[in-house]
Amino acid sequence: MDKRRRLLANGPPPYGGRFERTHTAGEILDRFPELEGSSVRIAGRLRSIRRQGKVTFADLQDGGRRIQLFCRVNTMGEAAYGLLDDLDIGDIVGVAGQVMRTRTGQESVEVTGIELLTKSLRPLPEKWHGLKDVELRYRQRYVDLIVNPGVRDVFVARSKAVAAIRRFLTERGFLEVETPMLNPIPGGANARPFITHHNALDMDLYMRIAPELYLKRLLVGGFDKVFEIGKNFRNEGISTKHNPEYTAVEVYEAYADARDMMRLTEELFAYVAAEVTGGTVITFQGTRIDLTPPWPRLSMTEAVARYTGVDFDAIATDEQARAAARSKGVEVDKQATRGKVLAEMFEELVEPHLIQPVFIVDYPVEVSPLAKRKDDDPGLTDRFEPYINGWEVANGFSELNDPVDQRERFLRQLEQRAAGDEEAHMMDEDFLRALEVGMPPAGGLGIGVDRLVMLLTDSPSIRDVILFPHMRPRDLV
RNA sequence: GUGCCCGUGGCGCAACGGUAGCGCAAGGGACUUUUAAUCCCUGGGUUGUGGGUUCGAAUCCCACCGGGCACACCA
Repeated sequence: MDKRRRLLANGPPPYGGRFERTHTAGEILDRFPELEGSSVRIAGRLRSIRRQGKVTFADLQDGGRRIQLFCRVNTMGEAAYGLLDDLDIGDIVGVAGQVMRTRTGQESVEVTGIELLTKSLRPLPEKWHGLKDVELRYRQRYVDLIVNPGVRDVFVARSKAVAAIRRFLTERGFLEVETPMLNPIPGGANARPFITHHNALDMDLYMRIAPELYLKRLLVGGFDKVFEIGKNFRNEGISTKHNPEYTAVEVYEAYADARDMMRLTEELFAYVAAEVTGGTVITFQGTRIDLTPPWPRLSMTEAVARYTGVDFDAIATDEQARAAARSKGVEVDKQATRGKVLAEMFEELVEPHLIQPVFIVDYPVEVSPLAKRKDDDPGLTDRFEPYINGWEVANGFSELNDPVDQRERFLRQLEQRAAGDEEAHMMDEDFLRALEVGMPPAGGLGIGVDRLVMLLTDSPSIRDVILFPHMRPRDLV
């Protein structure tokens, strides 16, 4: 702060304006042989300063790259060289100089002029251990991004992944749309919503938990291939795999079904992986995962049989199903139906084994209120979820377009709601009206973008791929 | 929500019942090819908050606040 006062007293304000750059640090480093000897103007943040009397070295960080500055009183003159005394690590400067190598061969810029563009009033964290405190890394992501190498790369990769998803779908003729995040009725998922209030209308609104029901209305309206990338909000616990607001992409295609959506899913994952990592085989926390299509398809019943030895084809009643669950140590509700028990046993006993990509198909109708029933088995739906690394990374199905069946499903959900299930769906009469107008048969798909990015960037926590993860507010010191 | 662990100068760490210390960063000085530059000197902490035990607490106990991990919840 004293320095700030001195700078304000003695010269131009330490918060400059436009600075004409000719190159970035990365460009100079990448094209060094070609640029050696030429004049450049660069800008960035000082990360270290090594003063040696009449010669000073400094490292300038720009766009995640670092280049050395070499300052000599002979080249700069006494007056300009003297300005270096007021510079601190963390300051943002603009530099003019010549690209050169030092005696030791270090790529550098020999400074002829330097200009303080922004004074840093707070010291940066320790220079070779960086910022380790996870809480501070998330709360002060701006500092984390400056001092911890690799953090920046994760978010560059995230941007590439989202761009790749958008390109993949757009090139296949899907139309990107935006639907409301403030919903009078939250739908499209089993989840507890955030509630907010609209003052002018004096009504409560819900933050959306999924865009599904709006996107299906667009199918009714004649948009055959649509997608939306955006945030969903779920009022639930926080964990290494859950953030209250997270990013999903949802895709709908008229006249397609679950099989088409599975092909789309595996191709999309492979495409995005290749765009971000350069290949379709990735390593997550030491485990090799091969995303190359096609991925195997496995029915939930087969999966449970394979990993638990319990054959649901031989189980006819809810009571038998509950007994089977108990025999494997899985607690289920006393009212749980056969389908619910199957899904519970799957989640508890099978999911952790599904490391390599696999599509689990044929979900019980009880846990899939928006999916079309299978023709040959009305107790099951034509639904799939791909699993990778034990995580559910997407969800899709042949969409239920029978308004009468859909109304029945909503009524079942309302019963569950009345029984205390706060995550059960609400009735959405306007959505039913849309189905009554007529929705073409369609396949739908939702992908958790954060989890996809975690896989592609080898990040063990969802908070590593979200710039500003949710934290309890805390008083600043 | 439950369990376990963590909280010491701006940052990274030590001291684990007996005077709170080290490194980086900061301030002053020397130094014309350093890159964890080096050398000399200086300042900075009522140890997350509040209570308790004790002659004495950063250290032991309780509560609260914040965080991490696991579980629960959850597509």
